[in-house]
Amino acid sequence: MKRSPNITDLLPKLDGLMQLLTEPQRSNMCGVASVHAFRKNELIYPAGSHPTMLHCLVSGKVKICREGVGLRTQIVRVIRPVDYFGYRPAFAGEDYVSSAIAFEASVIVGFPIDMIKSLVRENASLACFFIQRLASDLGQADERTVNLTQKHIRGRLADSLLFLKDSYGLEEDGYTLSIYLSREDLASLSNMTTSNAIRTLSAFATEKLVAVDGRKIKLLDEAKLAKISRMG
Amino acid sequence: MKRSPNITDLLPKLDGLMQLLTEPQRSNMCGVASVHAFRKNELIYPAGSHPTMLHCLVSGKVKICREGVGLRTQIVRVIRPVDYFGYRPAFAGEDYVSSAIAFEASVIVGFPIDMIKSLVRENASLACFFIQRLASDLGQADERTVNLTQKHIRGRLADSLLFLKDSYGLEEDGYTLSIYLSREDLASLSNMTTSNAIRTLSAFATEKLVAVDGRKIKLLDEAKLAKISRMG
DNA sequence: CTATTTTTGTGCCAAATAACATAAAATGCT
DNA sequence: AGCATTTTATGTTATTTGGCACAAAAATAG
Repeated sequence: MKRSPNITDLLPKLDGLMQLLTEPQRSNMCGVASVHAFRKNELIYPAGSHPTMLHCLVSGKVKICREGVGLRTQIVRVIRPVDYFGYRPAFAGEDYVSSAIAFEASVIVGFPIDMIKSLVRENASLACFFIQRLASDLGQADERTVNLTQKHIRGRLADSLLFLKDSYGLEEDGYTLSIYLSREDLASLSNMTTSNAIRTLSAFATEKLVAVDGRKIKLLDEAKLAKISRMG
Repeated sequence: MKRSPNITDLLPKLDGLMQLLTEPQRSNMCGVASVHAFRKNELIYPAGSHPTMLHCLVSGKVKICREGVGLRTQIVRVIRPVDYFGYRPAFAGEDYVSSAIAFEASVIVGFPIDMIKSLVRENASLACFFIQRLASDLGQADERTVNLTQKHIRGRLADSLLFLKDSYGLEEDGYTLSIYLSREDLASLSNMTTSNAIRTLSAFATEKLVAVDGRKIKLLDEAKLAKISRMG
């Protein structure tokens, strides 16, 4: 993690939040914001640590991982630019229960969480900003629970592929997922063993639902994937 | 669902929220609040409907159910007095994705959600009230996902029993869960079939971890249940 | 109080999935 | 380039869990 020099060039990206502040609040925030660059697979914060920052992903891709029984980790959320993350435990009065790890090289702006918390206490618009995000995330989390617990392997993998498309989009060709995941990551997103992720992805390829080239995955038949996802 | 006459006797219960309002806001709220009594198993709101109320459970017990693949329903949250519920989708700009059903006879105070939303926009303390709850619920939801997906049947059932104790407490004897669930509800809380809930609960009884008398469940060895839950 | 429905309990079998073993391929490192 | 490590691939087996059938018990309705 290296400190990147200047925040002023990143300001436009932070507009969504900055616009909600008064002018003095805004300049205050800029003064204390820090910019960090993370390399691929670098740990942004570990589970168990105390939250000190509100993070804003300016560029790159990040995964939020929770580890369950016997070191088996699960990807519970993925972050794309320009998403804010790492604030939930602070608002709930907890320490981090999940870790944040960069999928790929990423730039993150950090704001001291205590300052954010006091701003929220006096700025209802800012508070609404977080309410809206927490409310959506909670809905997604519940849906994810049902998906992971009730669907069979094929349904879960199809679901993950479509989820990745929604989250990170496709490349210019209109087919290739913009994120290149290891089979292991795909497995922890879909709650299955790596073997089964590999096997099932191969099966999808055989059925011409996807085309696989290393970590590059083309979605050839989204409609059918959606159907598989729906049927479990 | 019948309309109960007066809200004034319930006011002390609503203090947690009312204290955050200014005097005019408070009297305004009281004017538009409505009180409803629900019988056992009565539907409070159905999935798919549009949220119109912030609900506050004053007495009784409520389950929030989401139905997944093939009508299989899952209990995603349980509500105890004095909890607020039913507001998440309104803040996320969605319709209800889950239903609320009374476990047992319950009294609920309803506030028009649009009024709550506009209050939240101008009252940062009230906003923080919801932020705090959403943040905790989101943490619980993530933990639940890991529990349900990574633990084996025994672990999940043990988990549910301890969760029910945390949520609704024990009776005066210090052992009996204060909530009497059908085996089917126990199953949808633990994400397993009813047969397996019955089987596994019997196994726990044989092992003297619990004592079962109809729907009455005594927790005889919480430490061991916690261990089973941890190990998966 | 009896008939009907729902809930609970148990056994057996089949399906889904994890675990393990091993090899090939790809990647990173010096 | 060559070696070590990680990732991907595939087959085999064992475990876990769901599905189904049916009986007993309990709750509910008439």
